[in-house]
Amino acid sequence: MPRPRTFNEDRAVDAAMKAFWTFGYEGTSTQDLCEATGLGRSSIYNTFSSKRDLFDRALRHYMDTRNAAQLELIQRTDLPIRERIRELLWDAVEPAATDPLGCFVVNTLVELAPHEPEIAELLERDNLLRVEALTTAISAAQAAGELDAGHDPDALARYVFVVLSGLRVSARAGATPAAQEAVVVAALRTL
Amino acid sequence: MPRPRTFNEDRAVDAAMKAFWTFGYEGTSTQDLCEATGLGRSSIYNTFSSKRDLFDRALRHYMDTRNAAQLELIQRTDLPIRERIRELLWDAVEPAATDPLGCFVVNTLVELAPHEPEIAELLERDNLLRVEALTTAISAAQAAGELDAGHDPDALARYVFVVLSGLRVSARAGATPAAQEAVVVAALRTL
DNA sequence: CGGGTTTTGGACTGCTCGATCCATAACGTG
DNA sequence: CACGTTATGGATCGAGCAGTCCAAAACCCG
Repeated sequence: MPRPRTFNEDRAVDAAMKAFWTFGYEGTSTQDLCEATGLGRSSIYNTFSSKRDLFDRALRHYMDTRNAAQLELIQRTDLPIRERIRELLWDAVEPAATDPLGCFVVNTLVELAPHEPEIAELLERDNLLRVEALTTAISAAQAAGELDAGHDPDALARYVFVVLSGLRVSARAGATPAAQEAVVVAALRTL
Repeated sequence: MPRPRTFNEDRAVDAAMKAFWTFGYEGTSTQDLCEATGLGRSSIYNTFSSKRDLFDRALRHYMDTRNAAQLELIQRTDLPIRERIRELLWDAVEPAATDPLGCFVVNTLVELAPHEPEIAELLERDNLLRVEALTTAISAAQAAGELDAGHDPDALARYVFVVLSGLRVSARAGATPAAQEAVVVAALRTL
């Protein structure tokens, strides 16, 4: 019997995510969020309890989609390990045209992680998930003779994600795809 | 005959730099700047025309010290090229104890570069300076047989700075020195 | 030691922030 | 079709923002 919502909550979170991704947490006002989502203030505060809560939802939405896709890619045993890592790094070379520059997680790490332990922990846990998966994948590849077994798989996995973070900082600074690709090629040579 | 200043302008800029470095541009209020520098509002606005102007001074101060030191290190022909690059990456492993986490330039790149062309250009020019110096140094090392000559020196130089950016994102997220070191070791293997 | 100049502290301004409130609109159900 | 319930839009709130202003203090020089 109540009046139903006229908007899709998931779409609103997605729109808010792109606003936060583009302008950062402090750089996005509630007014910006209204415009990005197309909602009125009341609808936003009725659905999400605060700007911070909406930010958390947006961040989790990012992790649930992008980072989850990375995890799947890492575990695709049908592809050679080098190819999986190349594809992992590749979306810093050719990012989706509809996405803001860079990486929402990297931005948030830089802006909020040092001052907000909860955020730092959330991102750390999420990062560890992918690092461990890649460590496992690298170990398996070493055992299979696909990679040189002389190096610590965990260090290699962390190295790959450090390079990815660096590429995403460069992307934020407007690096060209050609420059990014050259870096990916150099980075892959380590493996 | 006028009343002289009771504070040191350079010290004020340095204190402001650490505040901006720690909390970002949007995250640092003028009140924060007063507390960080120990100055009153009037002194700040009398000396620097605006928050933004003080930020620019702080950013240039960072570049004039840290980045200039990097440039010198890159050009130290008395050291083997690998050693120079190792030291370059090393201050993401053992940063100065009095410095905030991460890197002021990386933070600013992430927060402001996409929306402020002036900042983006300033940082791009500064970055290019060091990339070109490293490219030259790598070229020379290849000619001297110190490095494998089969790879593009410019791509290698960009690769090194991408790794450095990535390490500084990790530092911001609280990575341990041990983890950072392992990544540096892996990264150096590419050369 | 007094006059001219600048610095300094603190009150103050207008504005925007995140968040709340309320009257009205819109819906499903009985 | 009317009632109960929730969604919506817009006015509104106090707080904090960047920046200004002014009276008083501090200094150097003659």
